[in-house]
Amino acid sequence: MATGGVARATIHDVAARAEVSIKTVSRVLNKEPTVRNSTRERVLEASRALNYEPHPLARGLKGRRTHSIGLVYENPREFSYVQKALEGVFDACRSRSLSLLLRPCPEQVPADDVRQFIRQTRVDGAVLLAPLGDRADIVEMLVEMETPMAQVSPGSKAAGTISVNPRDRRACAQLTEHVLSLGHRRVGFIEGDPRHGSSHERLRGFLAGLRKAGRLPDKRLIAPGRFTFDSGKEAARKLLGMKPRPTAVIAGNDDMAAGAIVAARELGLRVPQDLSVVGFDDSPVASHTWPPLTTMRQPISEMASVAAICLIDRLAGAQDQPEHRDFDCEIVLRESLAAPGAPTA
Amino acid sequence: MATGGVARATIHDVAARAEVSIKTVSRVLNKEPTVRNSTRERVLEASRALNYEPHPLARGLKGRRTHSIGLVYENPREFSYVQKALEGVFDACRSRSLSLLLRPCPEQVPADDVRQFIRQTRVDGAVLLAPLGDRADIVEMLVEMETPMAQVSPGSKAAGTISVNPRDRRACAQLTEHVLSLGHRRVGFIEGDPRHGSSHERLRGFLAGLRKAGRLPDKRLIAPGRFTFDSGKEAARKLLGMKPRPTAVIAGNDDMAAGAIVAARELGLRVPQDLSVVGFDDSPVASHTWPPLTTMRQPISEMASVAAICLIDRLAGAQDQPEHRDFDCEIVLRESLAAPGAPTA
DNA sequence: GAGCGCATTGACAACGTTGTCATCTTGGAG
DNA sequence: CTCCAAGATGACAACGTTGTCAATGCGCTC
Repeated sequence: MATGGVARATIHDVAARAEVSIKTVSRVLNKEPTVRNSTRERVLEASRALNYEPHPLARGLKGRRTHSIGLVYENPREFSYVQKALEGVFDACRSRSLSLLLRPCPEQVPADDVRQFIRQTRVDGAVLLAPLGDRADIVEMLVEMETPMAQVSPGSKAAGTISVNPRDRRACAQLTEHVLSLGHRRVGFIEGDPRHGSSHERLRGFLAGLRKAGRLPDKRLIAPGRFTFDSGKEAARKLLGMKPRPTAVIAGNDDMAAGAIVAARELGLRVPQDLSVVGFDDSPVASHTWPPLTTMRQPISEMASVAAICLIDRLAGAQDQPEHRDFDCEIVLRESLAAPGAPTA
Repeated sequence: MATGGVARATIHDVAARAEVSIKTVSRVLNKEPTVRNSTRERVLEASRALNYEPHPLARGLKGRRTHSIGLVYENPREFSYVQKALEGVFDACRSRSLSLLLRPCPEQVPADDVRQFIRQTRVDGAVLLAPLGDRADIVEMLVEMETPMAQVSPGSKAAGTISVNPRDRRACAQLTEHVLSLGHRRVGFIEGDPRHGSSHERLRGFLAGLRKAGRLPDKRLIAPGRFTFDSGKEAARKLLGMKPRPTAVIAGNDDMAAGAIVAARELGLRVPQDLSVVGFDDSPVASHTWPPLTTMRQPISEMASVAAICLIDRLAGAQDQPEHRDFDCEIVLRESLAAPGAPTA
């Protein structure tokens, strides 16, 4: 095929065919308004005929914009949150015709690694997935480099920085109230990774839910976790070793809830008859466990997408957009939750 | 900080500081041999002092190489295979200092979308994850565009194209033999997505395993699937509806095996006492089910990494590397498999 | 001591765009 | 009919690097 990989059309070819200057072609393709309609048409037709694609490198070189943004996140080996967020950012980038460069990081990544990523790739902006938005050193470094950024689920909202958050506290309070309303009196809670702002918010929501139902929190019923399956399993083991045993456990996310189910099984407990288990996120794992998990749906990919779009629009010069946006969660009822001591299904 | 985002050092600054021409700086940084040692040292020191990073766009523009490769894959909404492969390709790119551009595709993506991706981003080469390496239209298109590629787990190995594969058939035969050796007489099989070469290989392995044990295959014990949890659940339901019921089910991957466990549970069957379930891949889900899955470990991220490295080395001019490489799998014994009618654990 | 070849270095163009600024049109007011 | 402002277009430099090719310096041979 003539238009194959060998000789590609450049802006000069298009200009020659349309009988205009290269600058006019550039104007048309960048949608600048000062072009006569008839000229625009001619250029567009020539461009189509030659199967022209602007060279992104040349464009970025002169234009001082790479037309790409970076996505920085901790490596998703363990939890599925990242995957959904990735989808959202991807969709955003595609809808705005930007490319996306990824930088998966190990836990405790040195801020300098992120700095190097930004410098090397020269991305126009960066999206930070939790918990990286809470890393003061990383955030300060980006501010210093004047790299615009958007944070997904940071613990605190800084002025001047775009952020999106689920209403973690409210959602977890609601979830807790629902569990209590079924008659559970001893409810355990498995905390998420303490480096995530969401972990603390969800714990506060749990406590608020207890309070609202007129119950006093019992510190021994709160076990630390790290958002991973294994940490959830371990925490659940600890909680289930107590006497009297809790009749329900609320986990800070679905992966830990799945771990809790397995821990219960290993002790010979039936879910939900002997123990109710509740998660958070509504990630795929929530519908793949047995029994499937009652959980709180968090619109992760939508949030991530909104964060990226805000960032991109700001890069394009948009002024009057909200900096912080909060998203509602929605309870999803499945079989892992029932009244305490309920009969076999 | 002086070296922040505002004014970055260019090759000219380095050249001035080292008192050489920009071309010499270029030579040093590209590790060309024809530079005196003392000069090289001076340049490197100046480069370090100025915190210099070559501008990748300028480099790609003139050098006609983008120093990036594309990774094309079907969207991972469902199975975890993609995630591991991604890790491998990432590691490869990082070790060779290339950037990686991703293109997630929907099922049945038109070859033209992939073409557009290549044209737009001008990646130097592309890695195709299964089942895209089996799409004749996509492969031909890449050949036509003279874009070097590497295929991960394609159904057939084309000359001139790099590919990596697990030894699916051998592995599945071994797995089948192991199941039979425990005394199972009726063993069901859930096929993977027919668009994946691996699906057919694994089925052939299953049949080979039966044959080797002197058993005749029963077509009714083979159910179609699509590598997803839901398809596995549905296929298992079908198999478990038969009389007499199979005492073991081998699924083409772990996600389907997880679905099979849930299907069994819904029918009130205990795993492994009433039904053994076996998966393939050893993905994270395999250790998160209850009971955890016996499965066949496939070195996905290693394979993907090797594929990417071969591609990158070929781009760099390497000649004498093997085109096709096969990888061994390893059986992982967990609690989902036991002898038929075994006593409660 | 002249000449030759190789190692080392530099000057300059080129890559394919966009930004700047100048020039040319066009239409309407006076 | 002239003039002017605004609209439309083009010429050219610039972005930061690498490729090409020429120039320089150095040691060695004869």
